[in-house]
Amino acid sequence: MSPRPRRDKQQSNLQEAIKDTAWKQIAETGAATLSLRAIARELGITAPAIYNYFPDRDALVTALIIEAYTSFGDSQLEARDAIPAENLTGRMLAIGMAYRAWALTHPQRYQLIFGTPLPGYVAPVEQVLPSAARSLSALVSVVDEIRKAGRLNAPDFPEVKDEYKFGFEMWQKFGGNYDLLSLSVATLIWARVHGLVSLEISHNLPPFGANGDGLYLYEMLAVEKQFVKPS
Amino acid sequence: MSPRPRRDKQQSNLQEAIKDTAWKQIAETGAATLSLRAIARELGITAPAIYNYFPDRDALVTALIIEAYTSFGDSQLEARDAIPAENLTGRMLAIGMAYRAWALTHPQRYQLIFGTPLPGYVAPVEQVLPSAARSLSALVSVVDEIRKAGRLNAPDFPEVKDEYKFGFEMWQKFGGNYDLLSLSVATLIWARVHGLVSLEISHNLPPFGANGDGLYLYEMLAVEKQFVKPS
DNA sequence: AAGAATAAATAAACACTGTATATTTATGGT
DNA sequence: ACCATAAATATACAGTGTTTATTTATTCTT
Repeated sequence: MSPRPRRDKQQSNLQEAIKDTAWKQIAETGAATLSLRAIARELGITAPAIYNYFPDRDALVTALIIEAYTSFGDSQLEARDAIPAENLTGRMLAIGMAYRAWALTHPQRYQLIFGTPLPGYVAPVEQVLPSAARSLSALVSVVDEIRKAGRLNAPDFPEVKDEYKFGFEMWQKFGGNYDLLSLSVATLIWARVHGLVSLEISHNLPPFGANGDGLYLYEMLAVEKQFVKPS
Repeated sequence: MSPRPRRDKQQSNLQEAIKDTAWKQIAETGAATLSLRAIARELGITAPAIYNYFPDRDALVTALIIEAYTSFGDSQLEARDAIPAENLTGRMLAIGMAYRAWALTHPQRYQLIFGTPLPGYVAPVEQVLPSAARSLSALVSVVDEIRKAGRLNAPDFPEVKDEYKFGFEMWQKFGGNYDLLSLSVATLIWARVHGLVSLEISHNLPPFGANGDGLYLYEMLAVEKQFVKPS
């Protein structure tokens, strides 16, 4: 009648091994060809054994997405903190550059997060939101510092409709509880960065765009010019 | 020894029927669940019969992408031509609005074009380029008119590196042979529009972004402010 | 008109996939 | 030592894209 306590995770860390193998295969052949059976094969176990650690394939993918978001967020926060806190535009630029650098270094992870590389999979927002909000918080925090310094230039920025306030508060909860305007402006900046990077990664930029460095830097400086008043 | 001429296409247009059924299923359950066997089932034929019309599944997908690009391009060109040719900023705004409208009306088609919703599929650029270039040509043409009117404001815009000139010429060939600077600026504008729209479609916009109209219009006006000198 | 040539469909099979069920193995608590 | 249980396996099912061989149907030539 007494249940057997589960085996010490330190010894048999199959859960981690499964994720590691998944990452390895994603890096090799892309997220689209991820296969539970292939993972099991490489680990020398049978496919159904994986179901002891993840209820189904989507759950594994969700775990991978959260890992990717965490790695991405780390990169964003490190980029911010490498620049002195007083240098607000410097921090913003560093975050933007780190964004593209991380995406180009881990294109499969980027597509796993922001694309839909897996048939029928949709990320469960309530599970992913914390790590997603954290990864955006680097940019939001800097925008908010700019705002608090009285240097945020976003006249007539569209307000959040009342019916979306609830969702906003949930986002705020995990994203550092920043000001609503700062959050909105950061979202728009994020969209601009994401637009260029996602097109570059999916090879949908016209050929001259392959000169991604120049175009990207130009865009970053345009963002700064638009949203930050000179000190 | 004499070959039998293939059956009159007007009678047995299975090729079109296959594509139509594919679109129907994409609209119903998304591009990710597209299945040759499901298409065949619905058409009352066997799956291998499809191979008489498309060498493999990827070829069918490529044909669908070209169709989607054509529909998208039509929408872009119609939006432009609905505004008097003298009203350059009006045309630019109309194209931008039509962009989002088409994407929200056909989210699956948009993801089929710009996302990677199918395992392992990569679009063959040489086949897709003509229709892709045509769909961008609406915006490029207006940017070029703005440039010719002396109203294009893009100082220090990054130049195309020599090693990409070849690819650029190929793009130019199908895209209307427009000026290099106009093409480059249009690309950047396209990336901004795509950034917002793709995040909105994939539900990756933070909740306040659900007020997509306001945010999108704000972005369009910012684009105009940045790149077009007042007349 | 008869027969040969060939296009287009089918039938069957292969190698995959995710997943459910039943069964076996191994471990730890009483 | 026994037994409850966790964790693995074996097996099976339904689905996928694709290949091969075979049949059916159509058209051109004689």
